Amino acid sequence: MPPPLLSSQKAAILSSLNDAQRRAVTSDAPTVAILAGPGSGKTHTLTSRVVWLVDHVGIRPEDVIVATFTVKAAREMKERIGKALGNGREKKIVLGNFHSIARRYLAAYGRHIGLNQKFGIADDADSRAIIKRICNRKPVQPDPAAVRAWISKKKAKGTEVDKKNARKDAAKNKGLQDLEECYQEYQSHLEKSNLLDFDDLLVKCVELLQKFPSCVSNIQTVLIDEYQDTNGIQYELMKLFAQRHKRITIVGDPDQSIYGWRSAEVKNLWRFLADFRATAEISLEENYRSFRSILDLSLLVIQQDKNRYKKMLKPIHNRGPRPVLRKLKSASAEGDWIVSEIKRVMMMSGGMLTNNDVAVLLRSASLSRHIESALGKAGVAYKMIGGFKFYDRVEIKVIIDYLRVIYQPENNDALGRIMNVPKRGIGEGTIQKLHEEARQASISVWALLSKHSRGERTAKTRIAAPMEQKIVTTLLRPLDIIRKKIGESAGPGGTPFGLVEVIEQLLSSIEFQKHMQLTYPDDHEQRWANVQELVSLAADFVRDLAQSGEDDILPEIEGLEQAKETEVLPRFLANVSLAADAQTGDKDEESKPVVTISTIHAAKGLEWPIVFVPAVYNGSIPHLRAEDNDEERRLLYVAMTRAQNLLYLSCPVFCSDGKEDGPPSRNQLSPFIEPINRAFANKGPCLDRPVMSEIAKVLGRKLPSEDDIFRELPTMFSIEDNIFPVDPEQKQTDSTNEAPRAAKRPRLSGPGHQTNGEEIPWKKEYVTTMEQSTAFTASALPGFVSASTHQARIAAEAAVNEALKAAEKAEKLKKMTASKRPLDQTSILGFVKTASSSSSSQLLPTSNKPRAATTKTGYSQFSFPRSSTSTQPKPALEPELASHKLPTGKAIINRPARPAREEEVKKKQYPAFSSSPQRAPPAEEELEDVDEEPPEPTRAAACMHTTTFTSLPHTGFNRGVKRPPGLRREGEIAPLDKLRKPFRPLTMNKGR
DNA sequence: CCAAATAAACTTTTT
DNA sequence: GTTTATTTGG
Repeated sequence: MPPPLLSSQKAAILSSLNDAQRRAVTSDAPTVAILAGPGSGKTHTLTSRVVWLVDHVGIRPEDVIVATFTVKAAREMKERIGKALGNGREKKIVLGNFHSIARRYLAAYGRHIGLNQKFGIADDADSRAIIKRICNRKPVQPDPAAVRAWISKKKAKGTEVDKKNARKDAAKNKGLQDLEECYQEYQSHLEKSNLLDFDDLLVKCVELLQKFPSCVSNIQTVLIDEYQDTNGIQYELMKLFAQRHKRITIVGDPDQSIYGWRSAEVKNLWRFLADFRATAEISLEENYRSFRSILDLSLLVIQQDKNRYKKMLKPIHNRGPRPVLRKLKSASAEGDWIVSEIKRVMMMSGGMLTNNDVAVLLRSASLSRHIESALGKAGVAYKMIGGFKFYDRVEIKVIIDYLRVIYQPENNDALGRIMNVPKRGIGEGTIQKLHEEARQASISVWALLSKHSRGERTAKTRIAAPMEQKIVTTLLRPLDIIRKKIGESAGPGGTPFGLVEVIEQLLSSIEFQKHMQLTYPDDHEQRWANVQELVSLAADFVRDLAQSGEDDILPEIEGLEQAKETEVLPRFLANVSLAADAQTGDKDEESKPVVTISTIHAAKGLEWPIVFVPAVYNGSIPHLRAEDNDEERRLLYVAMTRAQNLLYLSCPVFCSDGKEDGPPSRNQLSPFIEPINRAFANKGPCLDRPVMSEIAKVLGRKLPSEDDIFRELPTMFSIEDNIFPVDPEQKQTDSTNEAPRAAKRPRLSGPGHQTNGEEIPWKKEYVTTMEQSTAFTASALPGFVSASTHQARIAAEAAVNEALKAAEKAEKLKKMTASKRPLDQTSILGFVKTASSSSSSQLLPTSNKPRAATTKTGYSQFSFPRSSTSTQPKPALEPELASHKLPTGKAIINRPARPAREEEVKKKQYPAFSSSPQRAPPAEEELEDVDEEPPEPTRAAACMHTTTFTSLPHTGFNRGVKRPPGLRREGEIAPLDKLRKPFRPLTMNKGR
């Protein structure tokens, strides 16, 4: 009955895969663990495996569960599976992120475990508010945030709690008592309001599937994406999904585990391998994404973690330009520099690269301010992912809360928030009292008010007459009417009253537009436009629901009746809480190229040709409040490995905030970068023909002719990254002579005078004079400057290569075989055992100690301890850190069957650059830099003429950057533009 | 008891 | 800059 796969079809699937990927896709082991480094075609492999399982193995799509970690990943997965599978069969697959799948099962079968069918989802703000209230009630007021974290952790850990943990907890102080009490009260509050928080969705689903395995009796196979981010409860859920046939495929990369703070446990990988002994382990190590230089440096970062599972990254592409570590004076200068660099790249690519190809990745969303303002000032379109969400806007949250109250009158929290919005003369005190009274009477606030207004039960809380009047006419009655209409429309032959109508009637009955005007006189138009946008999002939602019909529905199971979700409103609300982000209109994406600003977390799994990672200073990454520095390092690793072609790290030297008079506080370069900072270029790379055509090759795009490119260059254009001083500290020369100018040196000593690899001092000197003139001078003497950078690069190259060679020697002895891992580290599980036995995976920077001696059996399976005992002063350049180079270089050469295209690349590359691959790097760089020179005199002249224009706002001095007017668009506003909105602070209320 | 105005503290990452 | 606690005036 499965359509026998035509051999041509089969071939088509397989031919797009490399050897390891093919093994992963076609494996018939019951459980498969795919260890997939960045850019290794993880998603492609997973989607191919789904297609394989459906089309070749013959599993019905509806018997497959694919769980991802984020909504975005789920969306993309669905799209790609859809393309590969065809016939819309992807809709039958149970596909989504864990929470939404869990919600689906609970909506269908939740009543079996006594769950109220009409449960709602308590989002972040909700649970925070609830816990806060509980804490305030307590005599000893515990910290709400801590309580919340504790509760969440407890739930996320899963039901398979280890007793030793319980014991430890019990042994601890009796603050635990309070925590437990808060937990209890919190749960009972949720229950009364008929809410489940995010963790509860998973917990309850586990409970459901434990008690009623038949719900998933149809499931043949389960696939999990981003496995390294699963937490305990998700692990259990995965096992329960697959409990019938125990066929599971997981894909993950321990190096990219960045959700430990959310109780994700890399441990789960080891747990998986221990639980399923027959697991086939497959490593995907070829990296198709990035230039080699990017991977080299990323590995130098991640390998600082001594306790990680060692894994290779085999670059497929050429070396490419060296990643940049740029120092800027301030955060706003950093933003301006990023803009200048984006523009330079765009221009030098002759339009081959657009804003869409650029991403700015941030440790925290709050860092976006300067970036946004710089982009806005320059009129560069951008969008922000992560951070502020559309649904987080006050005006939107109010509407959502109204909708929640409409759906669930017993949702006291939502009711409490909207009770006085728009103003009804009800103050904080009254609301609190009503809550309290309702709680004691064990009824909902809504019921309390309702009864009071009907005279059935007079509230003890004093409610003034005008107040009561308002409540009845503008709150109770309108919402009741809407509820009634919804109810009627649901019944047979009812008048259609859809979601959009609900919202529109709501808006008019509470006179929301008027409220906007009164409350936000400055920007009520903007906010009202946001509300309109919500309406259109709702319309889209309804349309999508009708279109994809079966979409959200679970397969029918014999002998088990599932509740059908017919109502639109609850699904919309669930979508709002779980998706946590408005679906971006696809039309918009294509029309206007926009730069992406994103948190690193939200950028996982994505890639861009050009990536900026600003603010790589201590305190930002690693973040001050981060408790796991290894995770912070992985975060940086994730950020760096998003880049395909050009990678820029940057760091403002001074904190931007401090007082004007006091000495500006200094930022310290991130400790992850500090030891290897010399491996970076100190300014943007030359973007000459060879570089650009290499990029074109990787991206599979066509590069415009050189003539075309230069014809388009504006006259005022600087082809180099020389608008900002390479060493901004030098500006500080006058009064505060903290640096006693020792670096000053005659400029003669510049080129060819590289002694100890320090940044070429002679260049600073004239750069300092005035930033405006910098561009002028530098471009007037193009050869000069380039020669110096050339020198610097060669010096840095040499340093790195020395380290690499040393590493090579050390490693050569150990492993002459072309094995992927160190010989002794045969399998992931092998690593697991040692890892857990050696140090209970308390990965701490204590790894400098000779741990090999202290640890016991099994340690020999590690490959690194030997080298780590040999202490070297510069840890970054320690041989073992660079060991990845070895296999990479060899692998490419040894590789027998590469696709024809790659073969060509190789042939072309080596003869052209160097005879010896090992020593190729400096030679390549040299070549590049020499080639970098040909700025014809005409161009230099052009630059000279125009420097006056270039010099406009680019000094690092513009403080207090005003909001860019460019983004304020009069007339119609595209949805995305609204989301953009950098100026108007989005006044989020994080729950009250 | 409510609303407006002023002073102080705060500021990861996401489902 | 922004949310929250406090004070003051209605």
